[in-house]
Amino acid sequence: MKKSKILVVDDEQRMRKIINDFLTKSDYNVIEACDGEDALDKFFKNKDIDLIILDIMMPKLDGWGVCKEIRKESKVPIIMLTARSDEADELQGFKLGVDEYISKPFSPKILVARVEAILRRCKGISSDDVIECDGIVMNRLTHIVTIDGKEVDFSYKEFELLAYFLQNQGIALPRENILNNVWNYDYYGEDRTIDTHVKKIRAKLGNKGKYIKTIWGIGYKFETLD
Amino acid sequence: MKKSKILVVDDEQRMRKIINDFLTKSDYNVIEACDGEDALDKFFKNKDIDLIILDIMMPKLDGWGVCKEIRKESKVPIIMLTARSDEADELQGFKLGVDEYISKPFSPKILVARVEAILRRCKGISSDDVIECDGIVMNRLTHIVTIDGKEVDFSYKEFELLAYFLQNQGIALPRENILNNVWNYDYYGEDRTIDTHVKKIRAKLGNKGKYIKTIWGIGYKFETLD
DNA sequence: TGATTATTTCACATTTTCTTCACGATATTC
DNA sequence: GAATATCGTGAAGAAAATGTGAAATAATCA
Repeated sequence: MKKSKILVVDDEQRMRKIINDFLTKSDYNVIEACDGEDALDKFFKNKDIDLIILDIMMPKLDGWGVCKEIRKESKVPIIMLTARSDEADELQGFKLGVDEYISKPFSPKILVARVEAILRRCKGISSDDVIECDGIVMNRLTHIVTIDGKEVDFSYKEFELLAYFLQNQGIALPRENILNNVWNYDYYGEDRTIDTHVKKIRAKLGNKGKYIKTIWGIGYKFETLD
Repeated sequence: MKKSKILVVDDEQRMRKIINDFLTKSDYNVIEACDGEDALDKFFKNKDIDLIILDIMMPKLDGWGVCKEIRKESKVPIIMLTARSDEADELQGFKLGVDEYISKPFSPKILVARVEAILRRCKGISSDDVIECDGIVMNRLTHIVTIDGKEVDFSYKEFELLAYFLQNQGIALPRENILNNVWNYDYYGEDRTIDTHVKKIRAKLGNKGKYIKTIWGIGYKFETLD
């Protein structure tokens, strides 16, 4: 699952570092900008930014200005940082499309929680989190697998292996390739262990088990066609 | 705490009444719409609707159409009602931003449970000071937890951990995720300490302790269903 | 400070999952 | 069609993860 990319804009270097640290620890990809112009520059150069955390008070171009510019071209969620709660002209903010306010000082826990909530809300259940194929639905968030609407238990390895198959449909996957991608890099066991897992997955898939095809001398391939 | 407003859209009057009754009984504010166009009309006239329950099969404009229109302007959570489980094209649904499916016939308890879960999830850590789920009531202000009306002592960590579970119902939470969100950022201890807390919380929850499910190889998940 | 409580760590029991192995079945090669 | 290599399968035990109770450490409060 791809990490979400977050642009953090604040003129105080210390504040940027604090936010960066917490978001990085929560497994986000962080880009920093030190003022409004820098922010616009970085935002439009990195077309895949998922969320912006924006300080209001900044030299050159303030948070409102940045927000207005970005909203001309993008619906990316924006969190505004305000020094005092009364600084936030919330009405103006919501008209500009601000998604959330957080007032300084804030607890890192709340910041990360809001970020997560917004990303989840915006993506719905992001397409990265749900893999679907012919009635097999795998949800990474809930870790639930349903087959034709019926919930089926999958162990951790089984889940990961099936997900790998579904993400590489139609591609013949050599055993070594599978080991490298589904198992830890420091795994040095037999590759026949894959076969055992395949057997279990096939059984759990029922009549869809035949989608996992054996490629003789190579490995396996997931394909719904015949 | 303000009542949440829910828009119920179904062309069958009988079905609307059933849902309305249960939600009203659970202290929600319900608005009904009898078809897709009516739904859009009511939604945009009542700007403060918190959740939509939407039947797929409807005359004029079906559930998908309503969903698509609403998503152009709003991120309000949407629950889809499907006549049969296979009617739900879940992938299409998730792309359109459907938050949940419930297939008819459904039990009222499940409907209400899903509604509660979604509303809570969407609000993330909102300003709400009271978290509630199936008789478990947590009050952030007073730091009091009651289970089926009976007060139970929770230590600080236990409180925070349980709150985190309740705010992320249905989501498989890896231990690392839990540590990052419930413990301080500078905590570098064992993740097994989570297990000890889970044990204590489960004990205090009594027969509701089973809601905290173990996801082998990953972590825990709070879920009232099953 | 000393006592009390909360949190973390540890050791061991328990449970679940993963891996290996042996043997039969099946495909490929010559 | 026989020889050979590869795969399917079920069982066993090895390994890993979790449950549990108690002890050690840390934090809090009178």
